[in-house]
Amino acid sequence: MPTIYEVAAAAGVSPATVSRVFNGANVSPEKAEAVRKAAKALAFTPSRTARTLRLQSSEVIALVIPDIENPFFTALARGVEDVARAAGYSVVLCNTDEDHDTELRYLDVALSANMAGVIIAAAGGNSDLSGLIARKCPVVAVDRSPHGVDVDAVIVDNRAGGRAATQALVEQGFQRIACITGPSDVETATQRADGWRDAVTAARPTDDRYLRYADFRVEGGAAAMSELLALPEPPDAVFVANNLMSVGALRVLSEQGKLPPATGVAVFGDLPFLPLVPIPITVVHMPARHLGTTAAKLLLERITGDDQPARTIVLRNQLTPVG
Amino acid sequence: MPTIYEVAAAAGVSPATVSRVFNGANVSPEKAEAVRKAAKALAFTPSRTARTLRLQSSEVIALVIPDIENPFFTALARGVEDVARAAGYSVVLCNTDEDHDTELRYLDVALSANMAGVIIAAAGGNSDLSGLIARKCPVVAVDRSPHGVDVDAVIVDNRAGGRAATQALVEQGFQRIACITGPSDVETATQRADGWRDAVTAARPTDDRYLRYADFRVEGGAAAMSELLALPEPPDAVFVANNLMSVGALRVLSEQGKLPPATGVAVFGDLPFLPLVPIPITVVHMPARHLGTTAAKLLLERITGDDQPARTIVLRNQLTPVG
DNA sequence: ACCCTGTCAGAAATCGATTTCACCGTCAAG
DNA sequence: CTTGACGGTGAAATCGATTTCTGACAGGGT
Repeated sequence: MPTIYEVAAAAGVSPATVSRVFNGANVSPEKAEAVRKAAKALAFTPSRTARTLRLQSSEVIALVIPDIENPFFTALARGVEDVARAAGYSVVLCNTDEDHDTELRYLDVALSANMAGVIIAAAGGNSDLSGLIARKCPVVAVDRSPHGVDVDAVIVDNRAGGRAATQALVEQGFQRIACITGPSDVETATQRADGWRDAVTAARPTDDRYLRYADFRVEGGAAAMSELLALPEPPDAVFVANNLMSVGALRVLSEQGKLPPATGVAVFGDLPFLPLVPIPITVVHMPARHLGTTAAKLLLERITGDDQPARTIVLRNQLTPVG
Repeated sequence: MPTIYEVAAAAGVSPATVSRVFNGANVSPEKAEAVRKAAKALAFTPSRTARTLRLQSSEVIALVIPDIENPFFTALARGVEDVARAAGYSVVLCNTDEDHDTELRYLDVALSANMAGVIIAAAGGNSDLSGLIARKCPVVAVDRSPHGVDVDAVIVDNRAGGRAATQALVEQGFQRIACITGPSDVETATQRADGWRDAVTAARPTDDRYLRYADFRVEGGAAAMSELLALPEPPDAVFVANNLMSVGALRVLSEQGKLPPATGVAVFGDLPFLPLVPIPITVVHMPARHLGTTAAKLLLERITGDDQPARTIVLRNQLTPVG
């Protein structure tokens, strides 16, 4: 790798002048030309490492997500990337696998690599953002707003979404509506369950036998669905609180020959394959990409020095009724 | 951010000693203890930026993929990540969106950020890896092996897979078997089409009206399927060369009431939702995660100084017949 | 003729960690 | 008692780009 010194020598100027050429400072046209020629001849690329060390910050933002294989998070990542790239930033994706230690390690990396900022969909409920905050590293929470920390957040109205989805099942005439939600220490999970409870209690007293906490994953959804169907008085409908669990739940329903419309199903989150298969399911659409773009914009504002108090932005999610 | 100098001052030693404590060199127990205490008190984390500059290499590997929203590539990414993390490396995911300029930019970043190596699923056919190679940056190609460059590669036998899938359709008794493949400048696309041609010509002369080059994306698959169905003598079966295009193709078939078994469908790549919906499709399973782990292992070998001639590893992909 | 302003460019300090080099003891072998 | 080896330590050089400081020179106003 050629350095700025070699370019300077080749062009007959000082390293300072080379740096100025690349950063748009005042340099005479002849020297600028000489530098550019020398740089091209040597295939010179300035070292980002050295630049980052000197400037104490880089044009890289970290996106920390719990599951890279969940289409919701990849769509979100696309949103972040689109905005970030347009602003000249690179995005590095960090997959925590819902594990707090891994998450902490990545946050540490973000700090020690002088990254410009962090967008985080926290693993579990109580992520430790104190390190970032103590060092004034810009942070935006997305999808899940971490417990008790005062940072910008971009979320959806989980309770309203859960309520709307469940309400749709009520209106379709189902009597015993179950709920499969995520881990009880994840806010999005409990809030969606709260929405379910809202809609159900309006009709009849809530029965917590019909509420299952699973893990936001395919297998968890399948297991919960099996349990529910094994109840003495099994539910005739189910509200599933995320996309992956609904895949598991539908698989179990399919195995038992109880796919919709035999059973009512409402899902929080998108199922990309739904247009393919004519299963009547109520879907609460998640604006995944929009969550990403919004979070990225917020973060860029913080990076460029905005320091008003933390904001929380709540995006709407749209209900697509059975179809 | 506290530095090694502040820790040294707090512990009453020199910065060199602090460094030695963190890197396992010989230091007397008392001083080591003092350093550790000071470091903890200051919440010191060594700057990776400075470390990377000094060592001229970092424990980060770049994974460059064309489409982060394709489950195949995210599964591959998981594989890479698992191996890399176990070896103490972080993985940064770079999404090129099938765009050569974006790809080139990321490769440049990898170099100038002193990354340890690159795993690349090249966008299009002729990616420019010359910069990496000239600078001896370890590279492994995965899924797609770039045209004419001599680097390690981990691929599947695309032609054999395409042949097997098409053969299955032949055996199911279909007469006019079409093929929807990817861009003609992507090797995986042409090889899978070659496999299709192998199997079809064995039965009857190949008819290139039944061959469509699309874009490896959902909408491309849908458009190609529509065209095929509009032919005077439409095909009665189709081999689709990747997962996303098959979603588009199936959507069109569904709209026209021609879903399997009315039409024969064989797909190269996995469809996660298939267990859910009882559509009889022949699937050529892609060992996505395994591709990732294998590529990562190869790269790690190169990083640790292995410089035997470039190898190409061909993984098997398994056929799951209609079911 | 004098001063002031402004442009251009080089020397050198800086960012924070690693590592070579040099030095001091201490202990064992000769 | 000398010599050598070795463990422990600090001073200082190093990685490559940025930026401050400083000086040289040109042009405009009085």
